[in-house]
Amino acid sequence: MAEEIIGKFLVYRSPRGRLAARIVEVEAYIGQDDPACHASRGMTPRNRPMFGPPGHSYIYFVYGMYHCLNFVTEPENQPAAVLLRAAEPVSGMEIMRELSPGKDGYHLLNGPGKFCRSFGLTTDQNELDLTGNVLYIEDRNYTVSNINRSPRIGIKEGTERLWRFYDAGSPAVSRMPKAAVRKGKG
DNA sequence: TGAATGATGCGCT
DNA sequence: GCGCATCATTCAT
Repeated sequence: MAEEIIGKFLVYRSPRGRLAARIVEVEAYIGQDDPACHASRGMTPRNRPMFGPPGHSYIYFVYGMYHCLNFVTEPENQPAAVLLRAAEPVSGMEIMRELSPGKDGYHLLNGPGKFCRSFGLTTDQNELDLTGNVLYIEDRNYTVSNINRSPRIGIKEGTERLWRFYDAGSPAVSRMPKAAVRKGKG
């Protein structure tokens, strides 16, 4: 599911105007047996959206100043989500620049916290229907030629699972992998 | 080019 | 009271 989201477009009809971006980096989190998943130790008020119906947003607040956007992917009571880590701006860049002063181009959306800041997403947009008409995913038949995978970023446990997926050809990827990629990167 | 660190506030034990 | 699915800055190399 996470891999299929690479290359899709995310549209947000925000109060400020219409925003769109092409998704280039995501991570998968699956509650059962995944120590890195917020839901790994049961349901709490914060992670409750992960236990809800699929196709909805799960947004959480972290590090005292950032928000992160997830897509709930599995049936109810089967907590799992895909974290959106980075995207390339497609439309509404003026609005993104207003929300992230000093940033431009792919620097607006190249990180999970930065993405939410530039899109103006907070917990107010939690549990939205991603097949609706406010915050939704579009398939524009965009072909990604090379999808790479790596360990997930910013976690301590579960790093042995290569559940981070990214468009290897995009400059907006938040962090290029460690040693392996240095070699292949030209 | 990479490692260390401070900012900052909420969720959870 | 501690840790956190981050980021920008600073310092070392």
